[in-house]
Amino acid sequence: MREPLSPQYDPGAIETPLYRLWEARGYFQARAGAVRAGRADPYVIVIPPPNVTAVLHMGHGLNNTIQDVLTRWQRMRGREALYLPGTDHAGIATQNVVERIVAAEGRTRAELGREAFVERVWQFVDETGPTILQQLRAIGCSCDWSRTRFTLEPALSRAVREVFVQLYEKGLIYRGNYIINWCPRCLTALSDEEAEGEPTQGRLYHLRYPLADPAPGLPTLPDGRAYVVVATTRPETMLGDTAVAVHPDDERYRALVGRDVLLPLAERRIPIVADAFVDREFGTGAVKITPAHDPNDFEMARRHGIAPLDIMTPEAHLNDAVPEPFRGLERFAARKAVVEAFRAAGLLEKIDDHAHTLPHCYRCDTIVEPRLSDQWFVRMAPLAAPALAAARAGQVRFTPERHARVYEHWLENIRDWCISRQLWWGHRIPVFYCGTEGCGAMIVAREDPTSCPECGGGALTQDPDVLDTWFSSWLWPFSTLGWPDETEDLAAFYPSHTLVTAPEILFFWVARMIMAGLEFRDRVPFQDVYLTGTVRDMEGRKMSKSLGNGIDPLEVVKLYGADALRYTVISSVGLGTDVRMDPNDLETTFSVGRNFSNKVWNAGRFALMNVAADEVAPVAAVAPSLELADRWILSRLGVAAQEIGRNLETFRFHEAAESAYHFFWGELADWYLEVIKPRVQPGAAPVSRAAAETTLVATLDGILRLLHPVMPFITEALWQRLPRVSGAARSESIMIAAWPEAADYPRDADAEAQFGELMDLIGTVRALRSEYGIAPATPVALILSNVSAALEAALAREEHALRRLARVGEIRHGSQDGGAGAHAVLPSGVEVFLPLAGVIDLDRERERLARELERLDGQLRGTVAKLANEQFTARAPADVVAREREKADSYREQRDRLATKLAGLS
RNA sequence: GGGCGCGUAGCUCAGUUGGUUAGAGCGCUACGUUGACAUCGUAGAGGUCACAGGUUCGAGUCCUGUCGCGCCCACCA
Repeated sequence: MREPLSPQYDPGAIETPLYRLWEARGYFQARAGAVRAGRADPYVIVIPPPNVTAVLHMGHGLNNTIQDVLTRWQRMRGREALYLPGTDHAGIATQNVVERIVAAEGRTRAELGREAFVERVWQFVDETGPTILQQLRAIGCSCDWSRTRFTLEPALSRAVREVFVQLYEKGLIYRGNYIINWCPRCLTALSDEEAEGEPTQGRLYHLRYPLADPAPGLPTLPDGRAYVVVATTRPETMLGDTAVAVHPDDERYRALVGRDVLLPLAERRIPIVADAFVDREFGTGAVKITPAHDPNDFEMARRHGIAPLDIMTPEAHLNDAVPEPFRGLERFAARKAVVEAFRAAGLLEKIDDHAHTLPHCYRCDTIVEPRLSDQWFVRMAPLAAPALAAARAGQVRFTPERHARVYEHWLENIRDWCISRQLWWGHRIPVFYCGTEGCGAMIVAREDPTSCPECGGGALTQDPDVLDTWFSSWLWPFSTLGWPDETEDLAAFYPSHTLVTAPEILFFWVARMIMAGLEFRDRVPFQDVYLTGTVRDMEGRKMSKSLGNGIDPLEVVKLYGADALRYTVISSVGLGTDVRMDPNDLETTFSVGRNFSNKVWNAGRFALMNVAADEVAPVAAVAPSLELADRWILSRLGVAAQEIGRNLETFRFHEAAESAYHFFWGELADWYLEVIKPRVQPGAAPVSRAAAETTLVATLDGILRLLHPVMPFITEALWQRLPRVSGAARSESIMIAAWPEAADYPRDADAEAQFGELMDLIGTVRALRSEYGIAPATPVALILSNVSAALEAALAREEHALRRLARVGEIRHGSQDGGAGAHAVLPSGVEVFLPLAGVIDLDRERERLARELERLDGQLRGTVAKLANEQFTARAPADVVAREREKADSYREQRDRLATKLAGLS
């Protein structure tokens, strides 16, 4: 006798042991050897590496569940599946976290010094690093933990260095003095992608710049000096102005080009230049040029040979290049001070409100300050071209497709990538500078040089900067497999197949991985990119730590189990649409998954309680004795297999989940289990019972396997306990059992038609019973006419189902007997009649119906009268009249239905 | 300023190339302790598919416009 299962599914009791079992048996491990030997097709998903500091949130829950569903599915299909896990060192993010910890200890990064600080970060990472990977286990992810990688581990650092050197040697990496996005809080450069635009309500300040010499035709100040007005959103930068620009064709200013302005406060002479970049329509048509603090100004100044003047410290305070009273002021304080000074001098024309978009640091949300500095860049155009071509040639497919256009647009307008960061946590830039007097050599090398190859000197200093985090992430699909060595893993598992990630990192990561894959491996790193939606709360806000509107997946696992979480998530993910979940009502949000888990559990429990034997015959062996219901459910299982497979193939997770759900609950549990109950009771006919048991076991076996990718734990728990099928080999785990194909369960059109007709009939009788208030315990007689061939066949075989499930007693064929009763017609035309004399109190029912009819009639008459009243129709608002008409129609309909019903009872 | 997406039941959403009577879960109503499951069962109510036009034998689905919501990109200071 098998151990009894609890009537309620208790996920906590089974999940951890099962996961341990899978892991211990090595099911998660992909075998490169098998692929290399041609014995298996690989299927590879590399995880989008979460930040080492990350704690699992619903976004991960969604993405990683999808990844695991795909992995488990392909594994069952016989592919050598590799789900490669790992984490990202997340340069700025991690450094910021540790800086905060250090600050809480009352110290600063600077006080600690570089070496000690980096040591501190490592300590932190070692302590907390594995957290999120541990959490992925809790939601059932079947990652190959033996291949876990970290972007800052030595092997991956080697890949990063190799790539840097190769690109440098190809001339695709260069160092230059340009305006970059600078975060004055993190004190580092950012790439364009790391500077996130946020709509901001700002001001547009109109400032008067007096001309250095008299100029006719311009407005003048009280002291007689002529002036031009420039408009700016950042008045504090005026102290760094080195010119004023106007459009060459602007009549208003044509005479001024070549003259000088006397820059207020700084009291410097700066030229007025003509540049076609200037927009005549904006502001006054005259623009101040601050080359060191604005990328456009920088370009313009360069065109005119004007040197930049840097007026800010890295912290965005004004430096010593500005006049005394402004020195040391923080940028926004400086803004106030400058505006006040202009006002005091009568040089402030006006201040307008001005809505614009300001770039913010994606890690700390500080307003980015454009800054002129020496940085390292990757020349992107040569890398973008192949990446664009690959997508256009269909080597990479995007789902949903629309993302392909966004990807292409970005690549078409690619800009160089600033990769140096003034941080301590990350891959150190492998560039060394010779300090020998008069040498100045720059050495870029795979190995740290000990002496200068130019002059032989040994005074080498390494570039203090580190590389952008994404400079290691973009190599992830091959750096994790051992590249630059030609390892067996690399040969077996590159390229991967499906990338599942959030659309937010399309540029940061996805596009760059495609570039790197093509550049260093000559092949795109994956065929399919599936971009998920965003998990939002009920107000449509993205779930985030700062808003406190997140859902902790582990809490859901604890409450309802990993399978409930996974099923809920999978069933709510429409193709590329956002997922909405209520953080304040986990019960409702996850009820679908929880209830379904329980249903699956109990159907399994039913089977285990009722199948007497430990072993059943295979379907083929009992084929002749299969009954209608048996043939029907096996045929329907084939349909489910087909739908689930097809939907997984096209990333239609919601539909796949729903197909499985509908089959399991709506067909297997609601109908098949109910119909076979008498056949598996003690005393049932042995042949019939054997057929039912075989079918039940076969059906459960099939649907459990179909459900396994989505609900790995519960399916394994039940599948392990399923009676054996004699003569059939069974794998030791459902994880590695074969995926059911539709062809395994041939369609049986007759069985479907016949059983379908029976379901219709049962449903109709139930509806009539309910409508006439027949007590559930009271049997009714049934008179059928115009019976279809299908129904006749069904009744010949499964009449007992009709009797039991619709509580039908006597069944007669022929026309109704003329007595009182309820009447209905099936879609197939079969006429159903239930004699009600003696079943319900006819007099009372007739009275009830008559009263109801009268009431309706009264309401209808009232409404009709109202509508006949011209005063009403002419004066009442149109929508009120319309509603009244609708009411009348509805009353009429109800009345007619009641009248028919009443006539049937007479 | 460009580009994209969304608007279907009270709520959250499906609806794949246009095709019977527009579906699901939750919620709601009535009835039900039938030995798998009350995290359940049976039945039911609830929809002008945002709005206005158009194409078509036929439109939730295709086209145009309007309104509302959201996202992405962009160097108008």
